[in-house]
Amino acid sequence: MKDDRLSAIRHYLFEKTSASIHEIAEAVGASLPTVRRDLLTLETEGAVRRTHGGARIADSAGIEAAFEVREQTCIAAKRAIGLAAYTDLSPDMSVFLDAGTTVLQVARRIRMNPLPLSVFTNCLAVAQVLTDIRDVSVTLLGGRLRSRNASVLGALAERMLEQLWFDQLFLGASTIGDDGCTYTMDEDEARLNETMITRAARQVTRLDERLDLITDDSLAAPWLDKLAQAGCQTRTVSLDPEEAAEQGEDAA
Amino acid sequence: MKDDRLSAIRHYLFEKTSASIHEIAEAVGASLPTVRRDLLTLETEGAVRRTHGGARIADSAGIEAAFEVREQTCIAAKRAIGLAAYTDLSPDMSVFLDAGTTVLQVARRIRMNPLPLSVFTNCLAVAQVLTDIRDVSVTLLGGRLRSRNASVLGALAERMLEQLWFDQLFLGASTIGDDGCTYTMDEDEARLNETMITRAARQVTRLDERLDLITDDSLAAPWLDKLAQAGCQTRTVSLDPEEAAEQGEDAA
DNA sequence: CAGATAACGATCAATGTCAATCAGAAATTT
DNA sequence: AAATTTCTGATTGACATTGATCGTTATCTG
Repeated sequence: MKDDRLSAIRHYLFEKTSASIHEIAEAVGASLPTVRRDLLTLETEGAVRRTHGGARIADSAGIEAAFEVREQTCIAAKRAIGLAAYTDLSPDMSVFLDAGTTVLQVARRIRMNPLPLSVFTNCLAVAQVLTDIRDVSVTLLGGRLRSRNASVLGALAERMLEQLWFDQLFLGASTIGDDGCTYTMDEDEARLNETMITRAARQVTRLDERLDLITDDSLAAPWLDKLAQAGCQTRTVSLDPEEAAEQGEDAA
Repeated sequence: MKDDRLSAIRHYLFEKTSASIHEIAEAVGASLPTVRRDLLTLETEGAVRRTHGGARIADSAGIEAAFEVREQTCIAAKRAIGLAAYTDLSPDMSVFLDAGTTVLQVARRIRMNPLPLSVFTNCLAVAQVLTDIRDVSVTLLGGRLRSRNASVLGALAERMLEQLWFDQLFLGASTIGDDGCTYTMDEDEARLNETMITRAARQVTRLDERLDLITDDSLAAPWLDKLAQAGCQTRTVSLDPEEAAEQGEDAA
């Protein structure tokens, strides 16, 4: 399928930064002319920059590709977490969805089986997923745009958050650190998350058993204290064996 | 019977993200033409996005789809207006971009030829276009999400706007009424625009000669007064003959 | 500077997919 | 119970996509 191939080429180029036509053709299992055509379409989309004998990833497309890659890592675990979180929802609740690929799965689940909700979020991707759903009103936090995870941050966001109140907060594991424990939380994000917790009547943070990198993250310890102090109960979702198997090294 | 199959296809696509027609047909136990018909209905509902050989889940059906149809009407005029507005920009300005397809062209122009800017907007599409551009900081207004034009509205947005200040305001013609003069402004949007004007040091509203529907719109008169009172100068951009010709009946 | 090599673009045959029509089956209505 | 409506499945022609080939152009090297 063409769409899958385009996506594969983009992800491959994101990994390698640049590659030759032959390399791409072998990677995606297509012929050379097809790869050329695909690179043409990707170039018109602005995703890649074509060179003689190969192609490079476009600078502007890097963030987007990185987001897609992060979204696909541990996808089964994230979906399972999303389902578990979804079951906690009741009609006419007001919930806050944090920015992150794991929480995004909760949003997708809501889109799949809608129920009347008041949703607050600081993530543009979450807002997009939840647009145009009956009985789901979405309120987006304002603030400085952070392209890395399509979220808003900053003093404006915190001030706006202080005017809100919600029944339940879904603080994604990505906030603490997922996708290979390379994620370091910045100051603004930490403060915003702190404010979130103060505004939530009940906090739920789900920790997958395989995301044990919390112990690796120096920022995790104070957060765990904060969450425990706020009365957070950590739960574990179990993955089906084949789902866990097909993830393999993603745990990293 | 049919509803069950539609639901099954939706769930299957939700799990797999994308799948081929054959795959879906086998999964739900139906023939290929039936699957095609089902995908057609699901596409009109906005649940899936059909591709050649298969279909994908519609992640952000609302924003892009709602915009794309309107974005193509009077595209040449909007581009010309966007270029004219772009020339008014100077480095290190702080500007506000309103929600609308015309203003979106200004954002696209900025992305093509970036310059250091502080951009404020209440439009998710504008924010997306301007993400990850060097020296362009984007601040998004918060508030209740309005799916029609991917913007935020409401008291929260107004309150946030009152904390901001910008040199120049691009209040799109779409705010007053474009795309066939069927657009009626709602109360929240009117109040938000009013607040915008009070926060702008200089307001620029561009009116295309062909968008004469202002005289048809009862809401236009008070707005014109307001704009004139604020010192707005209305200008006209001239379209190249062929560009005007290729638009034809779009004027409506 | 010139030859050689590789890549690019275009064209063509082949495969697969899409859309529309038609016949049959199932469900609902009368 | 009969008839109408709706839905399903198959077929056909049109279209898109893919892969191979060829002529041209660009790049590399001696």
